[in-house]
Amino acid sequence: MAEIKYSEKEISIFNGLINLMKEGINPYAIKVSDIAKAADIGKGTIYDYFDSKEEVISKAIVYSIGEEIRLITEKVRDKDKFKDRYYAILEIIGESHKKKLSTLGMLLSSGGIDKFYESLKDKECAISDFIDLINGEIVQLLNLGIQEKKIESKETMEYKIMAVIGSMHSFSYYYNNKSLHKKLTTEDAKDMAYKILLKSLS
Amino acid sequence: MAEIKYSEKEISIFNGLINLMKEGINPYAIKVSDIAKAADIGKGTIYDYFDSKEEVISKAIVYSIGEEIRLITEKVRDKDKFKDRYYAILEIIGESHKKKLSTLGMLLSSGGIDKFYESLKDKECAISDFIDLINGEIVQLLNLGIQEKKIESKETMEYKIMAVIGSMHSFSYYYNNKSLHKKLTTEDAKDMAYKILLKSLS
Amino acid sequence: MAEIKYSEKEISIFNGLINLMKEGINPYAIKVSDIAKAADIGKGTIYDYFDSKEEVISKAIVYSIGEEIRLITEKVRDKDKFKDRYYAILEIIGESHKKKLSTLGMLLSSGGIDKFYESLKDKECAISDFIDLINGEIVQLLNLGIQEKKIESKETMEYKIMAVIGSMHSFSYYYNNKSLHKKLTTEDAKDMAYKILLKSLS
Amino acid sequence: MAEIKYSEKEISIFNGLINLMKEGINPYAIKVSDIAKAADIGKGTIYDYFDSKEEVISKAIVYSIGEEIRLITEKVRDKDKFKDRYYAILEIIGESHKKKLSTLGMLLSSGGIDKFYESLKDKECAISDFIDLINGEIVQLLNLGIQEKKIESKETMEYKIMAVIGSMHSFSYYYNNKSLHKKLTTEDAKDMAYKILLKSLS
DNA sequence: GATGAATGAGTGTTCATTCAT
DNA sequence: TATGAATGAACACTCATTCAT
Repeated sequence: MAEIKYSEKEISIFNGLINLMKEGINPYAIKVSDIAKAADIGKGTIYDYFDSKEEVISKAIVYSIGEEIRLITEKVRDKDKFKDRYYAILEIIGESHKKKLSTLGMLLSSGGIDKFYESLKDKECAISDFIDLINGEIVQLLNLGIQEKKIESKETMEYKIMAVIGSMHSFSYYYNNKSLHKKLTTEDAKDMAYKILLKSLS
Repeated sequence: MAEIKYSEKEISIFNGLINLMKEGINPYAIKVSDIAKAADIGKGTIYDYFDSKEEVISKAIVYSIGEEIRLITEKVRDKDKFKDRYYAILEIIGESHKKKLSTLGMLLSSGGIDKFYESLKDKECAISDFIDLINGEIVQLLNLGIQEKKIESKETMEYKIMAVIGSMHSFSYYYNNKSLHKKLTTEDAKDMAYKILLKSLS
Repeated sequence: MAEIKYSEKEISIFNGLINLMKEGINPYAIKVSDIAKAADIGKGTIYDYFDSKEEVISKAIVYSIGEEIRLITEKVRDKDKFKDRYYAILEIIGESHKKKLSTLGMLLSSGGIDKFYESLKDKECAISDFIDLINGEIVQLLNLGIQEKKIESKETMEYKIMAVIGSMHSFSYYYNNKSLHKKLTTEDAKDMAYKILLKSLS
Repeated sequence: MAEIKYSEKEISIFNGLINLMKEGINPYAIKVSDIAKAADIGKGTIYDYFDSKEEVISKAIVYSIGEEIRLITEKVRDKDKFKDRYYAILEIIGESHKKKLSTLGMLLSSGGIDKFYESLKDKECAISDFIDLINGEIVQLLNLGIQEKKIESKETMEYKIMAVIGSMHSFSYYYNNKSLHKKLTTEDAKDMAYKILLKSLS
């Protein structure tokens, strides 16, 4: 994955913007002056580092996904038990639902991020790299499970990845429609997703 | 579900706009003049039927989801075998990926439509109705499966719904990342999703 | 000469702008809002008729030159005596010095209009047409003089045109530096220019 | 004429800017950063020597005219024959047409420089001085001609100056519309201007 | 003294909305 | 009822000017 290096100033612009997006503001509704205010700099300074508003937003999203994935990877690698690691992932999915900008959610989502950010100027170089990273993490998770004999290895890798993604989504769906499932705790939902995973990989 | 009745003119405005969105144009980038052109009417006429651009877009999306669900329900009810009906749903998911505006995909997606369309003025009255409709269809599907003894009924309804949603998403994920899975045909992916479903409900 | 037809609204925009320029405001310093105010219309309306500020200014200048030449031609053709017609031209030159935007002066000037309005988008189609019109008028003036035996016809046409232009400029120079020639009246200056013309064509 | 002394740095800023203007760039379109780049210094340095962009441009133009006149005077004083000196002046007029910024041309032109550079902050002290210098040179030229008996001295000085200016403009007009007079060489045009001068002063 | 990163007032341009026809 | 010409508020972007280094 081509590592893009950004200057400190660029990163502080990104972070301001990402915070705005996490507040749930539609990226297309954000004004340049908002971005400047969020980064606590002058409007003109933005244009010393980027060519257009579009470019700031595109690059900020790509940067944000990269950071989020870095964070997830870090948090998850701590866990060396299959179940712990899976639950850690569900934990992160749950947390990212609380934020408005869930890049992980978007990547996993049925539409994919590209449906909504087709205008991303640099997506060509970035999005599929991210997918690869996510897939790599899933493969490692599966290997743990196989070592621990929690799951079978007989199915193809495609099947196994699909099963993981599916189970994660089932949790996500619960989380997203919490109001419809008031009897269910988050822990219940995690257990159910885990059960789905184990059974589909048994 | 409160049925909202629209005039013929309103519907033709919706259809023009929906076509634009299916072409993948970001709804926030669509101009009133585009909507008018797509509906082949004057710009002013739109304001005879709606109060603002926001309102047209909001209502068009809600209308579009309703139509799509109506279509799905129709197509799916034909099938009275569990497997056929499930495959029919996957078929529809696949088709809706080809269009740029997949309302079904959005409803199913981890983010949920409300993440992206929070500004929807009328969502309060509509989105949760749609979720109920989808859940109702899933329950019917599950009942078919139980009758045919393809799946067990011992788990809770929540678990079963989550399993269905999860398996559908695993297919969706394959479809969305087709380029990464060139060896897999769409039929393979359907078979795998079905296997995941059966095993998680065994 | 390719006649370009403008709508009434376009002409009223031109006239507002030309008035501004006649007040001596540097065209490049004029703001779109000034143009709109001068034409007594909204700022946005300008963009219904032109693509950019640059375009409005360019086209207004070309239009203005055309109008001024039309006016001159009209005024001068009344006079059917050589001397009267020449004095009428000097009269117009004098008047155009009072206005700040003398397109005639610019065309005649040593730099030519193109030095200052190189950015004129349509100059290719217009400026040389204007030069031709001016030359045509000069030829007619010369023919009158020859018929009346006021001037000789022995020299080449180039020489004769140069002599006319030169004498006109000598008047113009006087007019432009009036403050240095306080003893001289405008009539004196006209007489002197006429004398220069007659002698150089004798 | 009050001689204004400029520091070396100021002069190097002027020269950079004058080069830009000679390339035909509209002075009003030149940016401070362009001026800095042309002078190969930092943007801030300009403000150590001048108070505003306007001031740099104004003073550069005045400086440039002064330099140009100094140059002309120098070149012309070599020639001690009437005809040679007149032809030398035409030569300089021709050369200055090749450059885009002809300050001489502007001074001579019907509009006068003040039409275009009314904003010149220091014009009050400079332009009329330049006119005086030019007039002085013309008077010297005329004296040469009278001494050599090439021209008569009976007319008033105003008449004689007007005749010289006129003849110079007739050459300038040829030069400016060269494309219309393809049969004419520059030498022909000079000869014609000289003939006009002699006849109008005979 | 010299610099150029940072600023924000200012301006060109867009486009949702209105309203006379 | 339907229209689209007209509007002006709003916003992206520029660039003269400043000032910390």
